Amino acid sequence: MARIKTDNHTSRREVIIAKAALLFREKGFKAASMRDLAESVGVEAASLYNHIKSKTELLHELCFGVANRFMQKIEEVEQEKIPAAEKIEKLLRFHIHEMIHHYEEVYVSDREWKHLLDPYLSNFQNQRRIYRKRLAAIIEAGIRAGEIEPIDAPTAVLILLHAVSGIESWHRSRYKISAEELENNMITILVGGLRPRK
Amino acid sequence: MARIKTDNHTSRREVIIAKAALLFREKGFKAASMRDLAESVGVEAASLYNHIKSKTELLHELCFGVANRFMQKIEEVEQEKIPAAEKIEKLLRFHIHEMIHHYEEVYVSDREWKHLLDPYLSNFQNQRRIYRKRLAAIIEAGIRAGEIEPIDAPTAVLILLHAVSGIESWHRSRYKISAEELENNMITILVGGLRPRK
DNA sequence: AAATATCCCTAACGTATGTTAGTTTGTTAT
DNA sequence: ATAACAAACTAACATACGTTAGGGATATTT
Repeated sequence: MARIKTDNHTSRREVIIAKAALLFREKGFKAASMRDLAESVGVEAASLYNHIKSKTELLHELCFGVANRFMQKIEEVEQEKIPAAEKIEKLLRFHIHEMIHHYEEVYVSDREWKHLLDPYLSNFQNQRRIYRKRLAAIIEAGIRAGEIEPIDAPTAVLILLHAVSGIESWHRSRYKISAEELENNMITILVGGLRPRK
Repeated sequence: MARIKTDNHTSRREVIIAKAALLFREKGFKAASMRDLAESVGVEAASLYNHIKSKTELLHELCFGVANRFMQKIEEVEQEKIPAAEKIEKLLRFHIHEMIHHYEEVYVSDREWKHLLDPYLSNFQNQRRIYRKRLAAIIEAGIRAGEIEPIDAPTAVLILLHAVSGIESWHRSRYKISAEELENNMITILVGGLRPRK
């Protein structure tokens, strides 16, 4: 009888969630079936329900896991006593790191949250809106301090966040530059784009 | 009996495709059902098949329609005798325009192409790869000419393209700045980010 | 070794989906 | 008015999906 393999520090539930992230990323939430997931875990579909409540619960877990990490980070950075431009760079680097090293979950959280169901859906959307507002606030502080070119802050936020999610293409591409190079190139272009013109 | 309304210059087929774009954008290709589409067109699901061959065909039509427009534009711009940096700006403005004014189709083409079936899927992926290579080539020419900061060109491409698709958030948001402002802000940040540092 | 709890299996359910067949209604041309 | 064509309808199909029920196997605890 097939059993889900785990080392002693990850529960079977976590194994399932991790595999779900992979599957949801490559097929999309709707197109990925529980039978697909079961196969990739090495078990029958019905068996999954000993560890999880529903397919949607997997999506919750992924989306809010990621969202919480970002929320925690921005709270941490907001309280540091450094120039706003540095806060932005710090957060940008965090986004890049997350996108590189927790690719599957971050990607799924970014693209598939639409399929959350409604108490969770609005909750997630709210969190996102708030996060972006806080990012914009830092940028506006940077503009007032003359560290950042005077532009529309929400637009800047939208560019930054979406630019980072371009790392998806890097993952998919065959001829990769190193992760460090990637990070530095992104920082150069994005932070450079924010810097004030003389 | 319900009939699909058309002015005399758009076929019923085109009406269906346009509604499909809307639906695929807001629900995703897999989650949008033919019955949903039928309802939004004002007709029974089976009736759609008098005008189209399959659900996937709708996706083809949308994806390749968009891809062809971009291909045509890059060929046009490549042959102009202007500095590389200007070519990039021109293409960037085209991307922004398309994303603003043909939002639904461009968005769908960008996010849902995964669900194309295989002769078309690889075809589409190839076109995309080629397009990006050509964009990268222009950037590299700009770097050699000293008009652009020396950075990894493929990374720059990935940032530019994904940043533009951030316009999605602009569409979704309630407090919109004007389309012109949006465009100029994006150009400021992105073109500014490419400009060489002194 | 026995008892209990955990995990997995087979079977099946109800529902939703894309699509086809065949028929009827509406429009256009003779 | 009537024939011919286009476009809609109803009914139904096969399939795929998420999920539940109930029983058997494996591991864990006593």
